[in-house]
Amino acid sequence: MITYIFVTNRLLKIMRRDVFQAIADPVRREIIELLADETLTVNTVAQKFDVSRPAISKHLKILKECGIITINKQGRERFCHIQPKNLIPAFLWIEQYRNLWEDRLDSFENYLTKLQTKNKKNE
Amino acid sequence: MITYIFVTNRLLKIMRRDVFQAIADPVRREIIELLADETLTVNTVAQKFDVSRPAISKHLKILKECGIITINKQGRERFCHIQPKNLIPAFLWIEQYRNLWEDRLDSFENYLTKLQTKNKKNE
DNA sequence: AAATTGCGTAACCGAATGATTACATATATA
DNA sequence: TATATATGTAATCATTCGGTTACGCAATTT
Repeated sequence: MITYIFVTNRLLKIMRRDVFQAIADPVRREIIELLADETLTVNTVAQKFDVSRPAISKHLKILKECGIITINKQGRERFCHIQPKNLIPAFLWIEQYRNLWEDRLDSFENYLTKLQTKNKKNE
Repeated sequence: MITYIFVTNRLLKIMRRDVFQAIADPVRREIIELLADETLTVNTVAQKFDVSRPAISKHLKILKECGIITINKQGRERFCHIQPKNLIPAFLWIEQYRNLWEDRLDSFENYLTKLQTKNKKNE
């Protein structure tokens, strides 16, 4: 959803939906997965799900609004293209904790190794 | 996400929260950021936000339910620890598109390089 | 020209979400 | 023991979400 506000005589466009919200829904994640492989029309996407076409239309609108896909008109069909670079912000946010979980896994492995060494000594 | 399961002839509604939902909310993301740096009590977390303590309590409960934090009782205080490895599924999901966006960025760079070369030839 | 197709959107609905206030309970302190 | 503190939770509320059906419109087919 896009909102417009006035700030000191200027019309500002506010993106209330972000990529985190976009990928929160499992249907939208599946749509992203589909479009990562190939460009599809709105109907083709809709046919791959149990929900109605308007429901898919809404999901596509949300994905479009936060830049994850673009929709190109061609005749009466709309082709949905993925714009993978707009997943980068979400990726970077999670990635900042990568060292954290890798450290913890390391220390867990160390713990296991020590445990095994200890057990061997006791044999 | 809602799941239904049958347990002894009874249809049970299961609210399975996943990590994507957990990080969809900006307050919860901020909480994660705080706890990545240090372990904090529930009250200490709440004091860093404008919303009420019960609201933070709920957010913490959600984070706990999907394994991103653990809460340890110590006296009358509860200490919240981050469990960063439970962010890995979300990380992996996004990361599978990494080559996709890197390819696109590459081809964009190539395009720019070619453009520059072309321009140089024309000089 | 008439019918079909592809798609967006409005109107509506039930459930989920995120917030609040009020209260309960366990622990620490005076 | 009485009070203060840390926290969880129930009740409630407005808003958002994800779905549906019904409809409209432009483009293609017949």
